[in-house]
Amino acid sequence: MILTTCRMRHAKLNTSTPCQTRLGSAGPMPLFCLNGTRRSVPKEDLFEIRAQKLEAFEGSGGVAFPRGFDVDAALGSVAARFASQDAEELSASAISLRLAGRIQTKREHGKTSFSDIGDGSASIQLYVRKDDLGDEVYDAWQTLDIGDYVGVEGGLMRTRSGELTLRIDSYALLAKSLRSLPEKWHGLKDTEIRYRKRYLDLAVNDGVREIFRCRAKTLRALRAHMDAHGFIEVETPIMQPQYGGALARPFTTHHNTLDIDLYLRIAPELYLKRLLVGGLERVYELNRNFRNEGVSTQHNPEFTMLEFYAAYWDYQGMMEFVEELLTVCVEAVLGVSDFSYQGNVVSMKRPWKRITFANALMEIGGVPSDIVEDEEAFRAWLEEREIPAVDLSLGYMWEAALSRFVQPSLVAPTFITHFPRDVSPFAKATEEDDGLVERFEIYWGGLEIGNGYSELNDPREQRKRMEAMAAGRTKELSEQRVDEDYILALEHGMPPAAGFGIGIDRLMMMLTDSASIRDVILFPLLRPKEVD
RNA sequence: GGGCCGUUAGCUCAGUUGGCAGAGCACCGGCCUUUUAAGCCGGGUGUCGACGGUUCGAGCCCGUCACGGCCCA
Repeated sequence: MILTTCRMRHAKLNTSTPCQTRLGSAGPMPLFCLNGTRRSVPKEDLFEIRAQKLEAFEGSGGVAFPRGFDVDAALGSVAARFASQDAEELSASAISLRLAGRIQTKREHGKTSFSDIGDGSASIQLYVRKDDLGDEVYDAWQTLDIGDYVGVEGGLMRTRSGELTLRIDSYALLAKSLRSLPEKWHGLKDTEIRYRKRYLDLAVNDGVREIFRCRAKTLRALRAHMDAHGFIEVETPIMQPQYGGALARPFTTHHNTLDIDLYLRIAPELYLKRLLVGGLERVYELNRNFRNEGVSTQHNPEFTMLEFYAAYWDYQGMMEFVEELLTVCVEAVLGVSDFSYQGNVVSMKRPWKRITFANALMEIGGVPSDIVEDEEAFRAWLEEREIPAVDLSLGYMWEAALSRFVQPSLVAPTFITHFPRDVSPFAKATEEDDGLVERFEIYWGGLEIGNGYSELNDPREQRKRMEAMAAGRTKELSEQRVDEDYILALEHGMPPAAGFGIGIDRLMMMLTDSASIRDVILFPLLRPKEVD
């Protein structure tokens, strides 16, 4: 049912009050000569013209920013509801509607005028006639600008060309726009303005709103699947006295009353696993993390992850679950199981490829089998290819080789398994090889999007790993201390468990075929600039 | 951090060999009662990212800086 019967009218419809005046009757600004030079003064400022209209409107008793307007339906539902009715049917049923939206276009045509208003769900054409509104109200309508919000009431019709149109009997200004919107035809292309003034990008570029609707839909699909499998959603601290759970540099902040420094979390991992100790056996958090590192098309200093833990699972069980989770999610969001990312088709068809890290290096990356486990030979091999490896242990060299020689070709969803222990401080070692851990990463379309493992729950081994990190050679590692509180928690006993984290921003890049992470983050971090 | 590219009207973009700053949309005035990138007539609204240099003369050439983009680290 579209029409409502009970209405609270907030904005008064403009049916007869002559409260808007036409501007500019003085004609072009005068020209004068100064030192023989022809100069025009003053500038006809677009903002100033609209500000004057606003002032005139309010000066004659108009309310430019009323409190609300009762609409019968969103424009999208009107379009859908009446899509199949032709001109005769609409005329016969004489449907009157109250609608609202932002003026997108104006096409004046003598004593009539056509406009399109849009509300985010769709747009609809308005037909305004001087003989319907009367001279004064019609003239007032003509002073409205593209970008203004209006509420209108009128009868549905179809024009000669068959377009669904509301022929209005009355209207109300709902909000004045003092600044002009970017051009309708080319839209807003300047990437800097698109990111800095996202509201303009959203307002004028079709498809941008769709990206963020897709993002919301994805989060709903992920939550639904987690909830349906016995996971509970939790929220753990973003401000942490000790950061950890990943290898990254943190942002720092300060609490005044307690007079302590705090870190913005780089990962929620160690708090989520404390919850396992406490008996919350399946937990997930949609978490914002902060890493004080560079920005690029694939990195924003704050980014979103879905991270979750399940007691009694190991990494194999987790791989099964994640494969199902993401397959279901993609189908729920896109409606299909194949999609295109930057020219490559990514198919979710199960089962996904699984390959060990070492085999990936040898079979895909072209690393000779006799040097894969030989630290010095591997270092020489990397440096021959101009990859600096002086300070790297074998595990980090593996990672460097993977990202350079293997990752770009991992288009179809692929699990890389069996990671080196020294790059995996929280993962449990494999039974067969103490130097490898039960860990996997997922690659889609050449991007790493997820990481999971069997959780290390032996507090003695965890302490050794943390001590090794604190003694690490890289800056990121050596700034981290042993998290005594976390070790203490483990000493009370943490069930065997598997955990997984997926980068939501990267997932959204995939699902929306976006080349840059900034295209899927509403307000990506940019260096501040003076407001112009 | 390095390399390359960009920054000209509100938006999208031209701008030749260094010689008066341009177009479309938007905007302003006039005409037009079913248009739809409506149309017709008239109007250019600008700190050419910033600062310095070369030159009789710089949007254009040189230098520095700012912001952004792409690639690399």
